Amino acid sequence: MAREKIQIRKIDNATARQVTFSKRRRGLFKKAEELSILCDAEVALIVFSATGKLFEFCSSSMNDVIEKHRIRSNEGTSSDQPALDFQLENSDFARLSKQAEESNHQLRQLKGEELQGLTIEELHKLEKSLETGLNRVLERKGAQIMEQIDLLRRKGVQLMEENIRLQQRVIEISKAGKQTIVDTENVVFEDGQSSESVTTVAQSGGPQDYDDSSDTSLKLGYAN
Amino acid sequence: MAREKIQIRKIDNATARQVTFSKRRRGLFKKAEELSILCDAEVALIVFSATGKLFEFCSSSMNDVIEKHRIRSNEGTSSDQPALDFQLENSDFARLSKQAEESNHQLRQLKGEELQGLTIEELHKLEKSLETGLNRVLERKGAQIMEQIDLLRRKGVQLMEENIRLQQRVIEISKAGKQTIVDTENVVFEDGQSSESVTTVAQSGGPQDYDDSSDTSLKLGYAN
DNA sequence: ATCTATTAATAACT
DNA sequence: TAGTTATTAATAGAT
Repeated sequence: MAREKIQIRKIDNATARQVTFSKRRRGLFKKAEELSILCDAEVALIVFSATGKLFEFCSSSMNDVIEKHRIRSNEGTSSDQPALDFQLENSDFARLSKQAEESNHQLRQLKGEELQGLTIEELHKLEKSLETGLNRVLERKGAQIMEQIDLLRRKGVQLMEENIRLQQRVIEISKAGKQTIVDTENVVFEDGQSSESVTTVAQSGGPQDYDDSSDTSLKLGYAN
Repeated sequence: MAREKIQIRKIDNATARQVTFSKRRRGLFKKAEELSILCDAEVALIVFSATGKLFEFCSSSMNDVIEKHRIRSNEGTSSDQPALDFQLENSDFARLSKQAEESNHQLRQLKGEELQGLTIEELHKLEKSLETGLNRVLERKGAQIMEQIDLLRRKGVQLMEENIRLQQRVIEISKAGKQTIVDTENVVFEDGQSSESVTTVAQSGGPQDYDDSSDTSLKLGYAN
């Protein structure tokens, strides 16, 4: 419902994510309230932002609804729940442990391990998931590479311009300085540069960030 | 959002109210889930219909969120909340938690999410890992498919053999039984089978496991 | 349940 | 953080 359709997955950009959180949260709370009024329903909504901030709405009393929910959940379960806090802490650990194990299992399956016992259908799903992931990674890598190439191009242009300036200067100096070779040489030595590196000398307001171009080319070495 | 704008107050007509409840409830739950995914938020939603039916959604664990909410509500009320810090510093829990988080991060990266900030080299490694996984999954799927095909072939052979036996028997019976049609018919009726299903009748020591061949063909439907 | 005319929500932009 | 706007999504009423 916007300028562009978006995929429902975690928004990468933190700022955009925060903005969307604010907007959609408001929308969600509004709809929760509307449902409770229009349809005479009891609605409780609790939201914790990624930063841990709490937002809540309840058409009646939050405690009431939670209590009602608890009773309903335990219906059919065992008798009582004496050490509530203890149980919760305990179950936290157990759940986390279980979840971690499940994650690792999934991870290994995505790496092509522990596939025994999977049906063709399950293997097919795994395949699709891997293809999707691979495509996204390739997309991202492509973008990164284009970015790096663009950076290199722009640096190349800068260097060429700088070269032209330097060449002109060399010409000027050779023309005007046939009689003042000694002075020119002094200047060069003051800069602590040998004549071989003349093309990369950052003389007069040139770019200051040549260094990371080597880094860039290193990264590009992995692209294929 | 409809043919006509409505006022947000209890819908008089009970039927219309029920219909709207169903529709809007679905919408609300969808939006709750979207918010949790898009913005990495923890969302818990509990709805009791006017008739007392419970509907709930939680992006993580309902008990978790309710407990977190309870703690937050009491915050500032009673004494302290060292339990949280203690829990977090508790070595086992912390380590497990960290490890789980890392696993989930890797998992999301393998699914092509959270790729921002990765260098080309890192993306390349991810790509290779995905390719390896994909190849292994494909290999395994291929093996499974061949296995299923082989199974189907063998069942086909069994069925054909059975068919031949049955045909021979039919011929025998028709030949020898021209004078005893009544007897033959009696036999057929004893089996409770109509003549149309004669080719699939499991008569005399034939295979007993025809049923799962349909399952097999279903699974094969996913192969491509 | 399914179909649309219409309203509401919202993604990108400012 | 708060508007604006072009689009998409939700949905009220009808079938």
